[in-house]
Amino acid sequence: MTTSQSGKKYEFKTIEDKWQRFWSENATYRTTEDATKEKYYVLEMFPYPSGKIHMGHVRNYSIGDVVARYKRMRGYNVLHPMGWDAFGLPAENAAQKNNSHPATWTYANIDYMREQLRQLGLSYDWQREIATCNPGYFRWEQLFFIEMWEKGIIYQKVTTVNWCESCQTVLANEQVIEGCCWRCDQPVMPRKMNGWFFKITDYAEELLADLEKLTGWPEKVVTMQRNWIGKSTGLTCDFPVDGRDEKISIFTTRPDTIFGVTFMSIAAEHPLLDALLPGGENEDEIRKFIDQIITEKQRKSNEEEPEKKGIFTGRYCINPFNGKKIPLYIANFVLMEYGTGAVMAVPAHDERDFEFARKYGLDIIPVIMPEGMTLIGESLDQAYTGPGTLANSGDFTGLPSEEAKGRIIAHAVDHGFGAPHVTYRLRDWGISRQRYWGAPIPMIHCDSCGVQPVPREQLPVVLPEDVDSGNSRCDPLHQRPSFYTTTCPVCNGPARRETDTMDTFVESSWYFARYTCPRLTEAPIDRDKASHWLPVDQYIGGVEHAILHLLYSRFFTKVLRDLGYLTIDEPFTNLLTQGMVIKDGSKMSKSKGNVVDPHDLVAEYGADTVRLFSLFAAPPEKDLEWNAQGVEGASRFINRIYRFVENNSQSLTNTPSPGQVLSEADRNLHRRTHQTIRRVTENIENNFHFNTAISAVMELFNVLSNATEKEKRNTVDPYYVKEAMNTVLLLLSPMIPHFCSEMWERLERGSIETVSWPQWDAEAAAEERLTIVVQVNGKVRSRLEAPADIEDRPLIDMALTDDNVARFISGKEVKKTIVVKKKLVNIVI
RNA sequence: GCCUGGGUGGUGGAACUGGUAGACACCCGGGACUUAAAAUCCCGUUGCCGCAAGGCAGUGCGGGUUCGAUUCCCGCCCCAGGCACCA
Repeated sequence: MTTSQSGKKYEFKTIEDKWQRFWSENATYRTTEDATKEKYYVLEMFPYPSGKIHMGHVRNYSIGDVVARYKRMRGYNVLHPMGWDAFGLPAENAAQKNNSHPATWTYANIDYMREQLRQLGLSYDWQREIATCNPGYFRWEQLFFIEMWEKGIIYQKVTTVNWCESCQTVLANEQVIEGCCWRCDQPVMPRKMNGWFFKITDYAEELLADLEKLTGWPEKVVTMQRNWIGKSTGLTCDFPVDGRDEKISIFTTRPDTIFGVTFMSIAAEHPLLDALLPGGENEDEIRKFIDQIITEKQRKSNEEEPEKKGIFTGRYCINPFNGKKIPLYIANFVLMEYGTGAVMAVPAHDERDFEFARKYGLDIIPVIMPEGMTLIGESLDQAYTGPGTLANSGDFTGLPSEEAKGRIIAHAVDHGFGAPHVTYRLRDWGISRQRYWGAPIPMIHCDSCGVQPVPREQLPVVLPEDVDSGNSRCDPLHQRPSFYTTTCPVCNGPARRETDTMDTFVESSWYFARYTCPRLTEAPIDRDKASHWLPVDQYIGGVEHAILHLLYSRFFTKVLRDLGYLTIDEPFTNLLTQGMVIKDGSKMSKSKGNVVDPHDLVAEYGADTVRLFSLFAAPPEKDLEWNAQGVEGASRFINRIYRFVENNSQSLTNTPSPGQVLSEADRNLHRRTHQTIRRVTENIENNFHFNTAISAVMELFNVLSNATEKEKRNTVDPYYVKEAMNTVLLLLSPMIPHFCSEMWERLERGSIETVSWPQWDAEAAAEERLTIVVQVNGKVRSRLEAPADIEDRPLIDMALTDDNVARFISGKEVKKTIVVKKKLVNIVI
């Protein structure tokens, strides 16, 4: 067209401002329940309001927004909310630094980040926005706490907890990553402390079993959760201590090896030791050893396993199965927290026991023989842990190990010294945090009445705004007498409020339910609305939450169901875990200096370009390598479409209906248009592979611009040009909504929001002629153009007479020919 | 060590259910336009051989099944993530 505007670019700033204002003024994405449409709840993990959005957010929310916009176009009533995971330590640190209040910092960040999200053109229903630090939100969490406590799902205990010195607070097991704090990466120390626990272990079995239902989750996440829950089935069995009344209870998953027990190992912290050690031969030495082990255990190194060591207690146990007398050792590798804190040792069939036995010269007696082999204790160089046939096992000798397990458990039950037992690796969720900026635990300690919940009408328990003498505005609650001094709701006597606040993972465990009724003041959850919208149809976020947040949310869903608030068993039907955004091969981080600020990019290229690139560069589940030149490419593509619309506005707006007979050029473009609709739809429906969806649209656009090049004398009826152009805009509109809205308005004088996702016409999409590959002995030798419906025989004849094919088969006998319809012919010689 | 993924051009990535390997894009090279540059447009772009037609090799490595393997099977190597004395 006219060369003067050949390099013209669209004004993204004007266009994006215009449409963001339009969507906001018209409340385009406001959602209410609508019985006439199928509901679709798409949710992205809400952000911590750290200050400004980063590339991970851009990616996460771009993906979610495409899903939301796509589903709207497919006719769903889409719920797509956004909010803030607003409690947490960084707010306290910032407040300390600026001598202000955590709330001030947090709300300022929220305002700034909300604006940043708005500038990305994300289609949220902002009316439903929630911030978890708002008492209107966390008051309901306090109510849940009280109801859970009343139901016995919450308890207090003093245990060794994971203490992070730098955060000055306790961490849950899940929050310790390789011995370090999940947030600040500093080493975690053990510390004895009183704290509040959620009995997530009561739900262990259901959390495990329901993983089966999560067919819309990545297998990887399901596996990680299954391993985290760590169910083991086996036998608990009592081994009497020789000459004493005490019995040592052990748990084993290998009851079939019980005749191979040659010693016992017990944890250094085991309470029975206090009864067993006094009066022994070298008690002092043993005590010293115990102290040493306990200190070493506390120095949880995140490197290699410490060397196994132990000490003989001087006591013996009796194996109840064969009456054998076996020595009792204290061993550093036995965990007090798992099973019973004591294990039967079968060195022939357990690697740890083997190592220990070799070190201390203990017997190794094989009792499981692998197929066709006879193991001999002295000559073993490692434990045999596989299945086999029992040997040296009394009445059980000769049984296969799997069968023997059941028979041996039954024997223990019959004789009253054992029982079948299931144990889990999962521990209860410690939620006490010794911090200020969190939801206060709504409990009161009274010396005469014990622990009492805050009366419901007194909720919420809010954070104190005032400053106690000598304290800063965010010092923890246990340093604030004006907060904790109270009276007992039962006896009215002096009492002390609980000063721990809740783990911030509690807030994020139920926010998806609150979005269905965010402003409700009478109750935490509107049952009708919740059951209308839940479960979340598509949840999207980073894999880093595979265990923490996703397990807690599943747990909370079941608890809230049991408390009568929810009617679902699982919160998230489909889960998409998007990969990280990386640059120069590693995760973007300040310390690496490879951070790309979305703010700068949006300013330079516009939101649509940034969105398009982050969707195009990789499929959502894979890591995305940020590439500045790739962003240029995305921008270039949008501008090419823009110039096409500019240069062809005449023919794109005035399109008389075409005649009945389509020219070949018409049919080709029309076909390509419908093939593209099919490809894009399938790419989105199957697995949200927007990268291939976008490349399909790029191909269509390339075909479209080639087909209309005057120099090539291609004449396509404007009607099909317009069909292709409109299709390009509709298919891209979930990804680059501002641009497509603007172009659509120019061409169609209407709002693209009201247009449905295009349907493909299977007939139009069908190929007329195909390229058929001809192979000779599986190697490609030629390609043929043939009608799509060609029969096998004429196709084979065509193949055999092809020049190049003939060269390869000349003088040789054709043994057979294979025809794959619409694909290839293979001639075997 | 165990459990997941994954390994394809210079780069990001495509390839339905065993059937044209490298779509789409980035980079790069060449050209057009321009006084010049940018922008834009066109052509080329897995390697090797060849003027070309075409040929040979090629999806981490080694085997196998098959008319045909990136795809299925067996044995290795490497990378990423998760778990890690869980009895």
